[in-house]
Amino acid sequence: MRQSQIFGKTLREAPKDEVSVNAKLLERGGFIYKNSAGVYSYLPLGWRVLSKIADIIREEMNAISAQEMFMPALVEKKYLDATSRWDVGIGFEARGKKEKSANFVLGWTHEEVLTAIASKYINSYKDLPLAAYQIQTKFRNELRAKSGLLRGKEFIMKDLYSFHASESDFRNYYEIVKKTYLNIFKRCGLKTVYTLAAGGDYTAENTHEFHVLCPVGEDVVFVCLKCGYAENKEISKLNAGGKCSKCAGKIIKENAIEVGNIFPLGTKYSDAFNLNFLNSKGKKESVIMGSYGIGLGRTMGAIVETLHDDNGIIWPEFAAPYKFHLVELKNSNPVVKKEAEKIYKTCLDKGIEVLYDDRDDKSAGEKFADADLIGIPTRLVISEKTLSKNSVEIKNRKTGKINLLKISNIKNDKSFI
RNA sequence: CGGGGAGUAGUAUAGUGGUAGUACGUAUGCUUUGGGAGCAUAUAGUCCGAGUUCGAUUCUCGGCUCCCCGACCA
Repeated sequence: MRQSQIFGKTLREAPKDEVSVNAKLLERGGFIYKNSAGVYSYLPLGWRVLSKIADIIREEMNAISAQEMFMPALVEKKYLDATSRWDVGIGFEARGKKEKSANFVLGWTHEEVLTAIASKYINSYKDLPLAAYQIQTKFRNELRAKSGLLRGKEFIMKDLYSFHASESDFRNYYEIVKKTYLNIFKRCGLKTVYTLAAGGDYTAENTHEFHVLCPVGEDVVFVCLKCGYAENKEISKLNAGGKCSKCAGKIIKENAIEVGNIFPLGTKYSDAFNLNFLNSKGKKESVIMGSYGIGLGRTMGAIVETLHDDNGIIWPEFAAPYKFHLVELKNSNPVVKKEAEKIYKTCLDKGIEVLYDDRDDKSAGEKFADADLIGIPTRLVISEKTLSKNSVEIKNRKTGKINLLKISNIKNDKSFI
C-alpha cells in the first residue's frame, strides 16, 4: 500500500479531551475514527489490525473444531423472553419507525438465538459435541462509554458456544478453550492472567476471565505473584499483600482489562429452548452448554495500552497492520525513487505486506515520526545515504536496532522470504 | 443515571459585548530532504435554541455533544 494513497492520515496532535493512550495513539495514527462516544469506525489501517486479530482467532477456533457462522444483529423479543432477559437493560431496543413498541433488540449476546437454532438440528448424542462461533458486532447500552476501544456501545466480538452430552465432556472442552484463549492472547502480544469471576446475567456459576494487567483497566483483580492464580475483586476473598489460597505466594491487587471470558451455562438455555438429545440408551437429556467471548476491539486497545512508547505504537508481529514500513527519503533523486519502487515491487511480488511511504511532500523527520507513531515492526529506509553503501537500512521498531542490508541480497534475505 | 470539566477553522489553541487571531493542516509555486523544513499567496471557524442588549462568539437560561470520577456493566 502506498502511504500517499491511504484513506486516513496521521495527526500531529492528539484529539483534545482524549486521555486514554489507545484512543490518542489510534486516532492520531489514522487507525480509527470516533463517530460517537464508544462508537468507532475502523479506517483501513485499523481494520487491517482488527482483521489480523480476527485471523488469529479464526485459526485457533478452527483448530478446536469450532465452526464459524453468522447470526442476526436483530434479535426478536421471543428469544429473550424465553430466558427472561428481554428486560435486562443492557441492550438497545430496535423499534421500526412505524411500530409502537420494539419487538427487537440489537444483539448484545447470542445464547438464545443459537440455542434455538441448535434445538432444530441437535437430536441425538451423535450430534454432540458441537461448537459454533461468529465474529460480529454487539450492541450494549453502556451508560458511560470510555477509554477509546476499551468500552464501547458497539464492538466487534467473537462469541463461541459449545454443546455437550455430558458435564465431563463440557469440562474437558472448557479447559481446551482456556488453553486456546491463552494462546490467542499470547499471539496477539498480550500477557494475560486467568481469573475466577462471577457470571452476571449469564449463569449462576463461577466463570473465568482473561485479564491484561493495566492501570487503565476497569476491573480489579487479585493475582498471586508466585503461581499466577487470580480472582476478580467482585467475588474474591483474597487480600492485597495476603497469601495465595493455592500456593501461599504473595497476592497483589491490580487494575486489569478484561479481553475475554468463558462461561459454563449448564442447561439454563437448553432447557429454555427444549434443546434435548437422546442418549445411547434412547433416553432424553438436556444439552450442557458453554459460551466463550473475546472482544476484538478491546484486544486491539489492550495491545496499544501495553505496547507503546512516547513516539507511538509498537505492534506485535502478528497484529501489525503491515510487516514492513518502507520509507524513501529525498525521492526527488530519481535513483532513490527507482530503488524504493524496486523494493516495493519485490515485497508485493513475494506477498510481503508493506506500507510504502512514497509521499514526496514530507520531510525526513515527519516520515520517521509517522513511522514510529504507526508502529509497524520493521522500518526499511532507502536514501542517498543508504544507497551510497548499496544498502537498505532495517530498523526494529521495538528495539531500535538498526542494520544495513545489501540491496543485492534482498531477494535471498530470510525476512524477505 | 449522579458529580466535575470542556465545546472557537480539518487539528490544537488565543481573544473580545462592536470587522475573530496564531500554529499546524490543506491548495498553488519555488527552494528543500536522516528526526515533525523555508519563503510567498490562498483556504477555512465561534455546538444548537431562547433570553438580555442598538448589537451576543462573549452575559443568562435551556438543550446537545465530548472527556473524567462514581453508579451500572458477559
